[in-house]
Amino acid sequence: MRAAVLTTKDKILQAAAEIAMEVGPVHLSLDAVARRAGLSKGGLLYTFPTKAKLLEALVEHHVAEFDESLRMQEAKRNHKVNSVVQACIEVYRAEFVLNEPEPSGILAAIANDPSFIDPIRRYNKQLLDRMKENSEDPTMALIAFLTIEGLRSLKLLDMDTLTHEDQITAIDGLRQLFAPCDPDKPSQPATG
Amino acid sequence: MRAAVLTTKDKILQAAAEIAMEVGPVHLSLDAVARRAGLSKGGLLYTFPTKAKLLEALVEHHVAEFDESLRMQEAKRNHKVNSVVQACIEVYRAEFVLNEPEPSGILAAIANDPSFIDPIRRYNKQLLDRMKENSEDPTMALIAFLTIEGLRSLKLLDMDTLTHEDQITAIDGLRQLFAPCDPDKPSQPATG
DNA sequence: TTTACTGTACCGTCCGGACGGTAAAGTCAA
DNA sequence: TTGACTTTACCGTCCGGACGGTACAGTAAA
Repeated sequence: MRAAVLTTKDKILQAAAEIAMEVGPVHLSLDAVARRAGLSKGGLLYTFPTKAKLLEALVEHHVAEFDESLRMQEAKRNHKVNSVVQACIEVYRAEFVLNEPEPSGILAAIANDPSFIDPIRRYNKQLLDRMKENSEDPTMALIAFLTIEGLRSLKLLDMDTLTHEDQITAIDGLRQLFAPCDPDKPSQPATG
Repeated sequence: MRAAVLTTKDKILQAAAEIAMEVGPVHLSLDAVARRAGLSKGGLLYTFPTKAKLLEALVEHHVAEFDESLRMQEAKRNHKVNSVVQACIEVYRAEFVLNEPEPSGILAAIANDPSFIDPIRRYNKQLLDRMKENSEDPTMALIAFLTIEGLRSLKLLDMDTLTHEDQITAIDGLRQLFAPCDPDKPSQPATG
């Protein structure tokens, strides 16, 4: 059952996310999802008995993927100071560099029912707490969290506000602010 | 109160935004909007001939309000270095302090049709350009922009990730990073 | 008389979901 | 090895309800 290829569930999730981004979460219909995922509506309903279950899975999938990436990055950094912030930056960077085709999906969930965002709410709260605990400067940890949140939201809403270069600049800027051995106060970072 | 009497348009826009936030953009129906705005569906359709026009107005309203606040803040700062970033910070701070009841609305628009976000896309691009031009350090301008975007997105998605204190900390942190460092210029008083 | 609605009735379409199949794969006793 | 049965993974159809939008007659104020 655990095939190396894309499972039916994954195909459905991906199809749903794509359609939601293309036509807007409001027009995300089970018919369309089934069609794009390459099965019938009956088959779709077999896999996800209700639309709500599908959307729930979309959110869970999103959180789980992020968490996995984050933990991998954190493992490289053995709980050193700022390691959580650094890991977050690298996760975003990796997503960005690989140009991972991971369209919203969660927007569709929220659009259908705002309470679907609760797992993300909980996850982010924990994440932020860990960042603050693990950081030398809680204020800067907060700003790092928000900066990444900003980047993620632009992606979520499919905004091309930042050019490719801008994104690299932002990520590298963050990286430098939270570089492994930087005891200096980064209030006036003179780059170059 | 800018006007004791809220115009019908404003009432409708507000009602739509509220409903969208409560039950999710997918379940934003004209019937419900009319009911909450205190008029009939016929009356609603008289004011906004289609749902699309309503959603468009929602986005326009949002951008226009932000732009007005931003220009007011900028006017206080006469094009000095970092004044655009500072103005943005203050606009967000004012919204936050006043606890302005301005629920998403734009999320509903995007959920119905992703292209409704285009005006915001354009606006934000211009804003970022102005920030960069006006800043000493374009990288830090970028980070400031993203931080504010992060704050705004958390509000947009109705996420309570940051406590009230966290938000104050973040805003003050930003303020400090972009404080007028010119000794000739007196710093802004904290309370208004 | 115009503006700005109210209120009712209705239409066509779309969509979620229920339901009844069904074909293939696996299980297992004889 | 075979036949009987179960499970898995779907297919295709149908229905009730919601929703956007139309049409139109009425009304109260300016």
